[in-house]
Amino acid sequence: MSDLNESQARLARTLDGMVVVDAGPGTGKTHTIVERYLNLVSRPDVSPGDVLMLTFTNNAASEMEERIKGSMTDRGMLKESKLVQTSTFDAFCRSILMDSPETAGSFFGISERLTRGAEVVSNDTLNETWFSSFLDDFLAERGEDFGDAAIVASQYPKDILALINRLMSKGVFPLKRGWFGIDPSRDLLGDTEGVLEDLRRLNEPSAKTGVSQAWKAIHEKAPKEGFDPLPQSEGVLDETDLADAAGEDRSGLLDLIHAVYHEYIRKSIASDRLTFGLTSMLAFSLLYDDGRIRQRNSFRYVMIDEFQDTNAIQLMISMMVLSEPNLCAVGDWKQGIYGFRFVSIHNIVEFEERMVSMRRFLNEDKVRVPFGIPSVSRLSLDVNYRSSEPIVRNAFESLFIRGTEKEEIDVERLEEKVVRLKADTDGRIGDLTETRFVRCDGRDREPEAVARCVLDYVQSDREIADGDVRRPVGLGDIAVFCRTTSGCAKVLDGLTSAGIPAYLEGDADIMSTREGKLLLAWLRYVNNDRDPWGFVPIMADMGYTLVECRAARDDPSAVPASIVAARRDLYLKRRRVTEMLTTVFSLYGIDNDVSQAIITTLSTAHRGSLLTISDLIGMIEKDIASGSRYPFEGSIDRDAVKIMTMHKAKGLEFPVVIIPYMDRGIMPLRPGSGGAYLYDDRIGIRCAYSVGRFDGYSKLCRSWRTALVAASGSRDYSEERRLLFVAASRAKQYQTFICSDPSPFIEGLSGGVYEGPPAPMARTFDSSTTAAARPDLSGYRPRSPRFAVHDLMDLSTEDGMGGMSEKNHEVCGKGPEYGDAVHSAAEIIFDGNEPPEDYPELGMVRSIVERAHCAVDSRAETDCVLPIAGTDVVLRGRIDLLADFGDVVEVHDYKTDASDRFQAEYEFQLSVYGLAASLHYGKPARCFIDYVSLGRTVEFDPMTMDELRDEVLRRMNRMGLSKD
DNA sequence: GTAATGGATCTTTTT
DNA sequence: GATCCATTAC
Repeated sequence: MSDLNESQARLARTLDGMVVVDAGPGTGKTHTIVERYLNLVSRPDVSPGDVLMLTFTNNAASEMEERIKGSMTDRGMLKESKLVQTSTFDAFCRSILMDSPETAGSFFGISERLTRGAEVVSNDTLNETWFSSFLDDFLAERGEDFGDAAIVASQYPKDILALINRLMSKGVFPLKRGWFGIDPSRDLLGDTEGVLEDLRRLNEPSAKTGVSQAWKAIHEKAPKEGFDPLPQSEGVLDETDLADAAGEDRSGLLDLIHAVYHEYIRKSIASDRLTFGLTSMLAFSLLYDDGRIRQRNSFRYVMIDEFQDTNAIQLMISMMVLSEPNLCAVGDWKQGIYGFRFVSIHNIVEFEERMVSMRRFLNEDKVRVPFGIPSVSRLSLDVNYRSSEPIVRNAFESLFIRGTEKEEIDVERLEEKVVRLKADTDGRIGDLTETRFVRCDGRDREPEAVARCVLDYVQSDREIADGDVRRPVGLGDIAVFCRTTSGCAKVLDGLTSAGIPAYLEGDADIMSTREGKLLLAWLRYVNNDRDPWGFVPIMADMGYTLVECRAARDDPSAVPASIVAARRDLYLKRRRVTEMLTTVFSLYGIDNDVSQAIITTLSTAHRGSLLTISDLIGMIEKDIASGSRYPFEGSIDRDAVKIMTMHKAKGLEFPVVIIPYMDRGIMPLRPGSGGAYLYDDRIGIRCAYSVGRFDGYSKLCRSWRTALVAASGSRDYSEERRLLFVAASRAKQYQTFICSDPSPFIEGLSGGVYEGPPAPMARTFDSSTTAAARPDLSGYRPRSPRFAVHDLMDLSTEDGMGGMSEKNHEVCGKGPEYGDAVHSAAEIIFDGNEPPEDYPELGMVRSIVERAHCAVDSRAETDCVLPIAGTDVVLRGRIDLLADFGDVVEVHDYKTDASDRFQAEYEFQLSVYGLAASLHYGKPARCFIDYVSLGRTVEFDPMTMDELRDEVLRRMNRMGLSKD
């Protein structure tokens, strides 16, 4: 084909041998690969059956397949096009495994057999649950063999599973005896010599104080759990202690991991239960073990797309299915952003070395890779057709930016690796390009700044070069990328409340929504019609009063008939899960992105593992508790702003890109704590905890050895730079970076020069694009407006500061944070524990709590709801302390105010609590305002319901909350 | 100038 | 619970 540029043509022509291609963003990679494929199968001796194309995503695989088949059909190769083989790595592994499942365990010395009916469970929550109960069983039976390691492991099942998954993708497997892998002892133990050197460096005493960082790391920064017994020395650590830490005997830990890992594989095979990790591990072992399987899955040519995202196993699988040394690996190390999944860009940057060592490893005892590694051709695509020249230049800048002030970057070495791109948009873009740096005041205002930028783009006279046509910017041209998913959610919020149509692409915490919680309640109710955690939330959501809910709780026959009838209908559908779930939502007329995502997620999980309703309940509960995120499909082709994480943005392009939250701690992101088990190439597997033995007792502690080793490493920001590179290379024409607290990244790009956010503008968008028409929720609509008591309180001060605009924080003498701290300390005291910090107020709190504990029943931090009689208003609030003394119930609220100037407001607040408590317990209430900072308690008579109603209505009017 | 201290802030996710 | 950075201390 003649429409290829020089570098593309070179790739399309280079058909034989080992080829690694550096394909930067926007260089026409897919197009070129398709051409290369066509050239390959046009050879008389090559059929599509000889060529395997591997990709990562289903989308990429099907796109590739369509384009190849389309081109072949155009060239009259219709018949051959049926033989085209494009596949994802996962699907390919699954096909190998399902070809001979019954022998999958033999490599591991496992006699149980996998069957063709085995299912891949992809839901993380389910996998963690399954693993936890497996681990419990395992430790109950064999835990004693492993001593302390088992004690720690029992506390951190999730972390063990994560470790096993990492070992799998590294290609480190447990054989019946010993480990399998390219260099298992190095992979498991790390570079102990190197670690020791790092420790010695860390142990250099400071010139002034004579104290070393190593000594401080364990003597000064004692964690909450405390360290196991520390070595005693002053200022610096002894050499023997360093050696002790670096070369710690980890055989017990490794024995345990080995046994758990091996038994996990056995149990999974026996249960016909697979995960993505198990699938690729078992496929590898089949290919490794059985020449006939290699024979059946043999290709003369293999092409791999997105090669920077491959792991060791995937590369070795590719080598074993090759019958000739014809591997074409296309990728871009600059876009390798999946390090946290234990994918390393080493496959692409050290391709030759890896091929040679892997071949040697695979051929150790017999020939599995039937060819030598010829010299490798390194090609690169060098023209970017996507973006304007300034945007390309800016993107490459990001590879050289420091992550912190002090980080040193080896520019020369980096420069050697980087293939610079020429930008060529054929004059279409011309000067229709611009990169802006916006700084606003406060992180909370960044979503607003995004909204203003969007409006600015849409209403300015900037134009989009759409082919040869120029047109104004539309909402659908704009994408927003955030480093974190929580950032995405905030931006969505900000755009939506500014009236700008926007949707989120990517994962969301769908189970924590109203939809998820309603479904949970219904499932509980269907599962057990006497479960108050089922029907009570359902009733509460429908607006039934606390009194009605309580009546039903005490006597389930008081559940309203319409709800009982709905349950009966659902119960009949309990074996058809998808239908049942759909029916629940249809009760509310809910049919939106969230409900769809929930149905898809639960139906898939149900199909994969035959869950009962109570399993589903448990799963939703866990998901809510842990904030699990699931894929969530917004309607893709709406004319709306797209919001996604930077990771999700890879491979996409947009005319206009906005990147907010370029703030310190976020971009680049600060690392968090690593879990109970640390694992990387340098330090190997290490456990952050150990059982410390002291005089006469032992307890679970942080391990000083592991803490020390971890402290000796240095943070590498390369992957964050690559992520910035990915984000910054998506824009075709316009790009805006936004920050409030500029990070070194945006400082490096902008040179420290910022403009303010664009001026606010108004514009309304056609509402048909914002949301579907609201369905009628008749009968199930929440029937009352609900307010927090605080919404109706006025705690503004005389001088006009702090008031309504500040969202009604209780203004207290020592600030709202102090008040919060005292409240949480009070709750801890109530539970019979010691708060971490003491406050002068706590003495008074203690005596109040002590008295409350003498009551028949007492509660702290209790939510309450009060329907206001004669209106449809429901007030809610939280009672600090509630004590039932039999004939009377007491309501307390702690105030850290420096004066009693808000007495009237508090009397209103406590009246609500008092009436709610009085209704709930069916007895009179006494109300106490405990001014704990002033050291006195004020009791007053709560208002009657009639007085309160008038007061509420008056306040609602004043604050413009009356209904309309 | 440098060194100790305190405060703020916190994950990404193809199959 | 780790990490960086600004502030304070000298």
